[in-house]
Amino acid sequence: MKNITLKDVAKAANVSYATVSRALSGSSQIGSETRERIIKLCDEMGYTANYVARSMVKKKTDLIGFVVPSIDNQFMSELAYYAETCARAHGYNIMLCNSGPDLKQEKAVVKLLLGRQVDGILICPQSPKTFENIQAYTEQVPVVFLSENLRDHPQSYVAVDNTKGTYLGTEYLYSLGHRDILYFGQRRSTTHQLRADGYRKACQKYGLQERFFNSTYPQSSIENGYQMAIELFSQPIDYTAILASTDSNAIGILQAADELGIDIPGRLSLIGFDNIWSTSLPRIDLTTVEQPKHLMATQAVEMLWDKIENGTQGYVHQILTPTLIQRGTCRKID
Amino acid sequence: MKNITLKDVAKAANVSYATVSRALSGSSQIGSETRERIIKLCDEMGYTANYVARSMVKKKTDLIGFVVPSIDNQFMSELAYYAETCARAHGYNIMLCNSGPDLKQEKAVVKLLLGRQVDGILICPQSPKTFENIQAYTEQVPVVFLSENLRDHPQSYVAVDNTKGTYLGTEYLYSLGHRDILYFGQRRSTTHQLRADGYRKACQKYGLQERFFNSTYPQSSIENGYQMAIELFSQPIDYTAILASTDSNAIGILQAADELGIDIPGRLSLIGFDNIWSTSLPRIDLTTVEQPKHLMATQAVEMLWDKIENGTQGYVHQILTPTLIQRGTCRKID
DNA sequence: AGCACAAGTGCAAACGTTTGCGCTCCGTTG
DNA sequence: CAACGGAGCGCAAACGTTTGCACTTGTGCT
Repeated sequence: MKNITLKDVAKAANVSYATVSRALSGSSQIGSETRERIIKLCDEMGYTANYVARSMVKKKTDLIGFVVPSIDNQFMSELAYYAETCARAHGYNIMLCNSGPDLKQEKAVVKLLLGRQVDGILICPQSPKTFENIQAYTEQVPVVFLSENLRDHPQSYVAVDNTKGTYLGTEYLYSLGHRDILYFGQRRSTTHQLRADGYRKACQKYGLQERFFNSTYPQSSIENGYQMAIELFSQPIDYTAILASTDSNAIGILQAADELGIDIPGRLSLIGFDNIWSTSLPRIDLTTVEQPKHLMATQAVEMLWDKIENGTQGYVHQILTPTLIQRGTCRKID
Repeated sequence: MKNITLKDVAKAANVSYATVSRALSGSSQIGSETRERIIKLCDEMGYTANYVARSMVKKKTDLIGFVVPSIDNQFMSELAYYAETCARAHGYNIMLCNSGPDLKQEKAVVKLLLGRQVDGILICPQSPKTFENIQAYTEQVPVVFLSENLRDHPQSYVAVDNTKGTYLGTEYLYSLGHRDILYFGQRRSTTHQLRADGYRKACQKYGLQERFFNSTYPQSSIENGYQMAIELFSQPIDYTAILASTDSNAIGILQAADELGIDIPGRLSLIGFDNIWSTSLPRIDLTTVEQPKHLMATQAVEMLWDKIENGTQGYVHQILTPTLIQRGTCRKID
């Protein structure tokens, strides 16, 4: 039952345990026959190195903390999948923490991760305030932020080019013949401001009138989108397309439209943003702007990896290009 | 930059570092003024205990491994959310590992977790073979399996009562007046066998004719469900309802039916199983049987917790009760 | 006054590794 | 033959805690 340690193997092999350690770590100062003998023996005895002890002396845990508001969110669980896979390929393991809805807990889990001696932290901010919330810790360990553009903050992050995304969406609608496009979004967060910017830019470029409908809810969700859409549709519909700031909002709009008998895409075209998995479902089939989640996650861990392994100082803002995913909620107008 | 340790605090407080350790751990053998002085000092100096060192001497990491085929699966990410939250409430952290599609990797990550000295492992089996795949390790550390009924195996698990679930579904359809109900499922896995059993039982109880349509794909997915449904619908539809073995299958069926102009629920009623989040989406709105994911996850970590903390031997099979979620894909027949 | 006892604190070992340094061979060279 | 160098291995310190044990006080009792 007792775990076998280096010492046990060493005794069996009749060498010092330093030798065993070196043999396993591939040190060049060990004779090749000794090495093979030892490796074989380790195998037979079923020895597996104790990571805790190693971390102790190496002052490195090969652990990276992954902090998300909640892992059951589709967007984040996709990121988590790619991040974990990529991290493991680099020899790192992921410690998962849900930061929940409030800043207190977010701070608490980051502190906890520090106590765990993680080598780095990957974090999806729960709000624009996240940065200052955990700022005190970002000096103690490399941190990379995911999916939030903290433009003016001297911290590393990887995010999609939000402005470009909505620009693409608007442009696409324009190319289909739409001239009256409504932007449906949140007001508060940085991300949403950037997205609104893209819409604005495209409007200017193509000479369209800017039309905003802002949700009063701080967070976007299907439910919130639905509520706001009901309100929106109580007024005359004098536009032919809606550009929603998120897929959740878009799906909420879809629901409201169905309920009120407003045909999408017959009467109204609709575009979302994020390309969460649900958008590809039959019946939903939402045209949207894709955040390259695979790339985001892998770039983020590579970035973190670089900081950890090479002690790279400074920060980098990695902005990735979004792409338009054409599905069934947009229609050509003539 | 250098981390402050117990020693630093001890020096500042002018006591031995054993005293500091005891003061923080709440040992009763420390004078109350000394304790308060030390705690205050720790706060000021920003000391956080090094978990790695602690784990080393305590031979306990307060870490539990969470192994899933892939975390971006909706069902598993929900489980992960609840499990992490519950575990953290008990003072444990979660190490996340994707086991991918093949048994080799599953085995590899479990071994890796052992090297990390986790106190226990929570695992969603990727196939019925998982049990024997990692059997060698289940003696070295407490393991609890999630969502797979390994009936005859002497291992702890928590799962939903699959048989009861499909029974409920069939019964519900019967109560709506359906007399010709088709079961649409996979053949291979234990889970699916149990689900088929529930359907069979209900048919016997209510005197219905058993009608099976088995997918040739080993895994259920929307795509597979769709393919099989297309095949199914190429033959005459002489039934009024379909009981699908999973939500994924059901959504695939939905897609195929839409494409072929078969009205659901007008022409055909449809029930899924699992109640993954997507089923609640507008337009999908799938009637289904719910697996109590919150309960499953918390029960599983409590079970693991008990094994770890109290060294409880033996195994327990925890079977939870499913409930029917009535939504829009079923219709009353007269 | 002497003693026992309890409360509070310090000493040092232990946890399982990694790694700098030093030692022992053995073969090669001058 | 002496000196030298390198290959291969062992010794022991170090990482930052926890904890059993011993030690020092102060207090109350006989």
